Amino acid sequence: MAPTLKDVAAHVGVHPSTVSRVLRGKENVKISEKTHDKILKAVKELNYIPDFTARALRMKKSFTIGLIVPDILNPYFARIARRIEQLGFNKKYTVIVCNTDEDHDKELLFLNQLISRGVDGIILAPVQDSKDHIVDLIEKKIPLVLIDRVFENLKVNAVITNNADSVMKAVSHLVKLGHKRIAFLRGQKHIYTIKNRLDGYYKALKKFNLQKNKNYVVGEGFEFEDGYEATLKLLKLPKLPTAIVSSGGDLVTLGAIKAIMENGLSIPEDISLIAFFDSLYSPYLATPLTTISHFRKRIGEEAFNLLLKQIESKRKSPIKTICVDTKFEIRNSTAKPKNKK
Amino acid sequence: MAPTLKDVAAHVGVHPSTVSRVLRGKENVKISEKTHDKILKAVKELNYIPDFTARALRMKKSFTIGLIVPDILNPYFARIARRIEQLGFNKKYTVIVCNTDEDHDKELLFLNQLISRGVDGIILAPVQDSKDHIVDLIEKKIPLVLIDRVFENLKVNAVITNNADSVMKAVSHLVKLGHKRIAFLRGQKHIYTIKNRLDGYYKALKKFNLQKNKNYVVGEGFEFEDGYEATLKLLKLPKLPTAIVSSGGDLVTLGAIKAIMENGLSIPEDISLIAFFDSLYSPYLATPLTTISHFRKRIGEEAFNLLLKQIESKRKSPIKTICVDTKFEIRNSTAKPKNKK
DNA sequence: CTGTTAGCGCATTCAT
DNA sequence: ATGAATGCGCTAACAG
Repeated sequence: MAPTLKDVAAHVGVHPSTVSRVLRGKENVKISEKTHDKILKAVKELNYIPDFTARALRMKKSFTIGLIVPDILNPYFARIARRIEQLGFNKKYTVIVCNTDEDHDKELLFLNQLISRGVDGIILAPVQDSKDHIVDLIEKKIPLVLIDRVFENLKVNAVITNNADSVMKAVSHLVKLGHKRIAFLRGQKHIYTIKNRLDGYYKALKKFNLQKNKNYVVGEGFEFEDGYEATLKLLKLPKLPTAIVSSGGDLVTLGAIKAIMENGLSIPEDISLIAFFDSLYSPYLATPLTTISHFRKRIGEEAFNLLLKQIESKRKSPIKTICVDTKFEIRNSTAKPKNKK
Repeated sequence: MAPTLKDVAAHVGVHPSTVSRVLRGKENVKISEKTHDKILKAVKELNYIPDFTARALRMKKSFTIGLIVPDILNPYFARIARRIEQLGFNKKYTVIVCNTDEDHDKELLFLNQLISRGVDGIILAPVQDSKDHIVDLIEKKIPLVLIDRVFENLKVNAVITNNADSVMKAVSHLVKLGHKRIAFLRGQKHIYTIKNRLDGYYKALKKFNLQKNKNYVVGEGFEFEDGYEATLKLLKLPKLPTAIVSSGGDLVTLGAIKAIMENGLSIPEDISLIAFFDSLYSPYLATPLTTISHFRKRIGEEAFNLLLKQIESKRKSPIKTICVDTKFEIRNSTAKPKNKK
């Protein structure tokens, strides 16, 4: 059996609470250097490791935070998660990462699991099928920060992105190149980010006086296959778009590229492509991608700090929504449209 | 405050232990249907969530496993981790993922942290600076599975890859194409996988009667920059290699590609490239890569099952090393060498 | 400066 | 079929 405080105490001939005090250091209590040293020596000898579980039970504080994201394989969330773990590590917090696969039931399960484990706070990129459980969470006063996605009419700490503006910038770039038929490759419809990106798209169409075409808005998910299928649909249209804005992230975009290549079309000669894309690979793709990307480390930092402030402040700190800009990088996947009649 | 067993019991007018029994179900104890139903109803009403921390303390079982990898941003480990989490979820285990950044001290810290948290088992891709702490772990009888990297003369459960053979296959492919000057882009020297890959490289040279050239073996790490710098070195050589085998994984390989492109060379016209590469992007790169890739899900599964068997078997199960093959996929980054004198 | 006591929430043994 | 009692390992309030 692993040695306990009691074992250490017995070994030194002192009371367990004394050992506890020495080990925790703090407390405005002086302890004779002699026993102090003896205890530390015994700890080394017995190779004592404190039991976090017992400590968490007693203190009602687990030094654990939960991070719930759709999928850690997505480079966007991966980088954010990594940063949060890093910062957590520095502050002695362990992070438990949960993947929902955009499944609302899983989100619920994970949430309960995390609460059951007594996490000190939760960072959540919610599946947005409903928000009741989030309201519950707030009522339970569990420190919470949403990332990427928020709900209207729900006051909660959050770190988000200026999605609409980002798309405006992208479309604007395409329009300047001369594009008029610009398609929008969507991710899952009801997700906050996607809604906002679509809004940005519509606003841009309006601003530049372009015709709205229902068939130019496609896509229903965040997976490779979703991007592939949706783009195929686009490519079967009688009037092909001359440009695509891919808003579903890395995987969707790769799917789109596959579909385009398989149809014997080239980027950007036949079709321009701008994508929300976060992996490092964009410069090395067949056609280096013009991208909208996130400052993912920054997002992770803001989220973690926001959460930590809530956890550590006795009274509730004011609710904040932090918006992190995107980065627009022009590479080779965008060009003037072909001059065909 | 969150309701406890006691609260539920009081609400029903019954003893806490009875509630506990009902909630856990098992036990060869019958409970009258009436109280049973009353209790379940109260649980719903009070929205009782059991306290895992308390349970873990009492049962000395946390339903948690630790996964320590160098870096979850590496697609190789990301996919493995994801699979382990998935399987864990099915079996009610929570997974705590830790990233060492190939830092031995961090590995030690994480290991202690996990033990302190009372994990039921650990899956570890060790930084291989020493193995003492691993021996400790085994002595503590904490269920353990190594992945990717093992130590000589250390009996421990592990899931590894046939690294040497994979490289043999790769070099063999290059030789058949006519290459004679084949360089080896290494990752960190002292890592098991890398050693084995290098062995495979040397064996292949011998087999095909090619000259060993010390300058053709470069590279010291697993990061993008490592690959970039090392490849630059290669490209400064008076006699350029006509092919490179990149054994350091995705990032290193991207770094190599960048270096090659920046030097105005083309793949595969000027230089062929085979890489250990696990991300989905390989077909869409500027030159679709000929790759050696892993069955990552499979590796995750084997590791998890091996660990679970240890955790759940009362007596220690026999120690096993499982070797998972790699997949060799020929794409466009390998071709005949240029016919220059 | 250190010992005593109590209890976090739960599972479990022993009663009844 | 259920209640009572005990303690997992630790921290914290109170003594002295």
